[in-house]
Amino acid sequence: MSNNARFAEIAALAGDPGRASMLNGLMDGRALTATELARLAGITAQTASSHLTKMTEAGLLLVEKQGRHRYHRLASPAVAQMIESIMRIAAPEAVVRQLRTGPRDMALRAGRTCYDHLAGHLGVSITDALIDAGHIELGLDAGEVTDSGLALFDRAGVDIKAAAAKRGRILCRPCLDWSERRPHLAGAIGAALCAHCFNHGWIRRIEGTRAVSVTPNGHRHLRETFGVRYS
Amino acid sequence: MSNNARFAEIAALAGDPGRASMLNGLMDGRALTATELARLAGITAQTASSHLTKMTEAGLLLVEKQGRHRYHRLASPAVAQMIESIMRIAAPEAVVRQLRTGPRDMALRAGRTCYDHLAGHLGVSITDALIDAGHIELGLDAGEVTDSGLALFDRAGVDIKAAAAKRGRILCRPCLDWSERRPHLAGAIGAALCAHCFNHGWIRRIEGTRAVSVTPNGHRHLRETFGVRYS
DNA sequence: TTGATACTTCGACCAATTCCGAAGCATTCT
DNA sequence: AGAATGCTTCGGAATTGGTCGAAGTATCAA
Repeated sequence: MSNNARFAEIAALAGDPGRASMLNGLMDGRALTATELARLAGITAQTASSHLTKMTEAGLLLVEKQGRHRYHRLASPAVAQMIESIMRIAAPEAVVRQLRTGPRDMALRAGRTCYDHLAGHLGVSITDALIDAGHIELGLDAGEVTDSGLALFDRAGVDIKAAAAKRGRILCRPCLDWSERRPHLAGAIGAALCAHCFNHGWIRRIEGTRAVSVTPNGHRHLRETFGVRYS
Repeated sequence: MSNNARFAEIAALAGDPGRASMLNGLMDGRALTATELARLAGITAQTASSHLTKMTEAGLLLVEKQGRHRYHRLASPAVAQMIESIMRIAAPEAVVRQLRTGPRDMALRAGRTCYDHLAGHLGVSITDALIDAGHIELGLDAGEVTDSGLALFDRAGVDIKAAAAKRGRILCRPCLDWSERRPHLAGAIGAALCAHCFNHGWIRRIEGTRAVSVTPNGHRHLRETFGVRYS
């Protein structure tokens, strides 16, 4: 198969409404069963099975058998980045027609996980607060954690040692938010921060979606520790 | 239209072999006429016209009328990044079946432009040389130009001032190469370096493709100035 | 063993989409 | 003006591909 045909094949897989729903449902990095994904996409189990087989064979998904369940998840962070990059192109229109967005969409805009880090209004707010306080610097191409940021993360107990392994300098990745149209903190640092928030009960996943809500406790800590003015 | 439907629509547009050919043909950032794109995709002008209309309406392409020609180009760097991210998922299979790759594919693997910067064996070789000499540092998430790199680019006449505007530090973006499976230099610095190579006749575009070849003059300068061992 | 759940395979139907020939419009060349 | 080029629109044929009912396999629970 030619290179171009492979390209079209991959894009076409993401180009079906049902499969698109499933892929987006897997964007939080969790592994879901075929039935869960079918319900999520609003299709029957047979149809979902067919879709999942195709996506798995094409290398978009990995499947793990566990008893009578089959857990599906994105095959790699690269797949998540592909989905995010498509979302970024697809979003502008949605922003213009914001009137039509339902409550579920609103929750996603307020806060969500983007595979392994935080996005939406929440993600951008945290990022803004870190920038304003001089804890990180973020350009279009890349970003960096400053010495004060390093101290802050250390004090707060966010484990960014793994990301620091390379050299002295801690670099991080900006990710353009499709709902806010502004960059938020991604990469290893973003992932560590997101994990920290979940582990300490600062944020909680809203049942069945990848939207997250901030707990009262989280509100307080985010404000006190990171200076987030989360409106 | 729901957010998910928009997502599927965009992905489906990229998921047709003809349209995929066109998008890849536009990946060098140039603007091509409808007829050129039709020939490139191996379809008739009518069919191409229909495809181009759809992609333009969806915001993937911009069209500029000039006399009786209509020049089409990618609507934004974000679109180029989307295409690149899909390519990254689509590539592994091609690597395995490398036996089947024709001469055109080989040229692309040797060196090509990735929208505005250099990729392929050429792009990776330059990046490796810069890293080895300590001119840049590149992590998975982000990279940075060192002081010695700053001096080198200045001495060589590569204009990276624009990218330096923000703050003192020069950050750069790594881009995972789909053919080499290793990162190469992208972002503003990568674009500036690529432009420099074209402007000085170090590299030349291979007619009708986005593959590039290194001129004898370019070979010498890349070796002497940047220490590239381009095999 | 019996029944229930999770998932897949098969087959047929239906809708969407691609495709090109023919014709039409706009611009440029002679 | 007349002819040629670049591109678009129209209409109908052919194919692809999603969908679900029905039936089949595998696992688990009593």
